Amino acid sequence: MFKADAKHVKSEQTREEILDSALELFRQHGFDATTMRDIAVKAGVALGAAYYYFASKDAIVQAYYEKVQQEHTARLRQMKMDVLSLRQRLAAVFYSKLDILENDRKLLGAIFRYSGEPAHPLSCLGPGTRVVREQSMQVIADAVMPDALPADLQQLLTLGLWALQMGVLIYFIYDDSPQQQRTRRLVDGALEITTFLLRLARFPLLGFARKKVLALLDEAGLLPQLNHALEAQS
Amino acid sequence: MFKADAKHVKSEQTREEILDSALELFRQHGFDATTMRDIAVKAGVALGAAYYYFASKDAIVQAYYEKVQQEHTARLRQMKMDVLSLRQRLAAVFYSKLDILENDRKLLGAIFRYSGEPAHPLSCLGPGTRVVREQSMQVIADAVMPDALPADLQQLLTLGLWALQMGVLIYFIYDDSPQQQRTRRLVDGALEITTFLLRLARFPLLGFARKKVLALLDEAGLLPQLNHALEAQS
DNA sequence: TTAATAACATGAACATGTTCAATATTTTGC
DNA sequence: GCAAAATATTGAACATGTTCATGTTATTAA
Repeated sequence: MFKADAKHVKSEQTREEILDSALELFRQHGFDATTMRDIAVKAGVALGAAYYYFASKDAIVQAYYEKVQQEHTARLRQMKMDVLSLRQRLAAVFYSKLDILENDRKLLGAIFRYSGEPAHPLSCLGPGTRVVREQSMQVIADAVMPDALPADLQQLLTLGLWALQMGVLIYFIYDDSPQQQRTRRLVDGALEITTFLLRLARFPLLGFARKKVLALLDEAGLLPQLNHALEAQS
Repeated sequence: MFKADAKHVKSEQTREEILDSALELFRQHGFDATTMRDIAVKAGVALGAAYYYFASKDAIVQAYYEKVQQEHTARLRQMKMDVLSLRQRLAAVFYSKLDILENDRKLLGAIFRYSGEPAHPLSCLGPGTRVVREQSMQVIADAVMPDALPADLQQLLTLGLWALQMGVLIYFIYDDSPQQQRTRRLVDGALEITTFLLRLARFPLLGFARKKVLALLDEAGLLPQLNHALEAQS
């Protein structure tokens, strides 16, 4: 058993070594300028070893993003959300994500590279990335939940905020303002409007719109595992 | 002068030959399975010639998309929009785009490949694709305009619909329902909701939200050339 | 017409992501 | 402890997008 663990640890160490070397080189010289051979040399392994642990060069960035998502989940778990308002909780979600990604905006581009190719294992909307996608939705769902909104609103809000987060990340990548302050301001403004509209959502006419939107998204198959998330409450 | 024209025509013919050959091969075997060598052979030119006319393999798809946008603009220009309602006009915009792209959904993926790389000349959100992007916005602006909505709503609606169109295209790529009926239904539903919300937009509370949203987008620098488009009216 | 310039075209060479057959190492079952 | 199986590692070979020095053809200026 010790040996099995040691083995796993060893293997994991090699993987980490490759991943860390790759990220350092990516940050230093950029993704394109870094070759797989550079990565292998820096990690002290053969070229083939890199491909034993990662299916492709892009897959390394995907692995990075999975670590980012872990970190995001972890950071929010250790925050005391119960004393915060919905808006504050959501701000925490968005801000912490930006904090984590702050120095790796260029790396992020690779995440979106296959968004238009359903069959690609790294498509950020495809089945190959389902786990990390659900995880990032869960973070949002957890921030929404304490307010005990009507179920439909909760679903809508979670999905909408997830989409907003995607958009914010794109904006973030393109944001060349110092410290990406514009992105932060965009988040602030978007959340203010979101919570404002949420207050309006009680009105009957908007309630009608809500139902319409939900029905549409449902028909389009765009709210799958959210039920799952909501069931997790009970 | 004749000679100059003939020259241009000849050059243009070679370019077309390469483009057409490429598209035929892409459709037949897929983008990845088609090599630049295949394309050159089929077009009857040397490998280098393909690169004389197109900066990269992806640039061929971009050229295709520019033709698509031309076609989209042309189709809508020759429709009699004046007898249609806003919703019908928008449906025409969305449907005709889907019609044009119907058999090339797989090709479309390449368009989004660099959406997360601001510096890439083919980034669908970057400066390198500004012309075609503005053209596609103009198509929408033209469909919105006849209703003579308040200026802020007009801007908001145009930008929102453009974003919707982007989303619809992504959904379209992933849609494996027969004839992509689901995408069509999504468009129908989205437009129904859009026009419904538009009717609500007169209410003072939503008018407040409108202002907020517009201010936010403006601060984020997300409504640049729309003013341009609106000025073109006068 | 002719020389000079620009536009077009060539294909070998290159760079690099990826594959794979071969080898080494570790774990497992006995 | 040992053979078999599973796991890990190697680096040469490959495929293909891209570059570029060189050549060819067309245009321009005189």
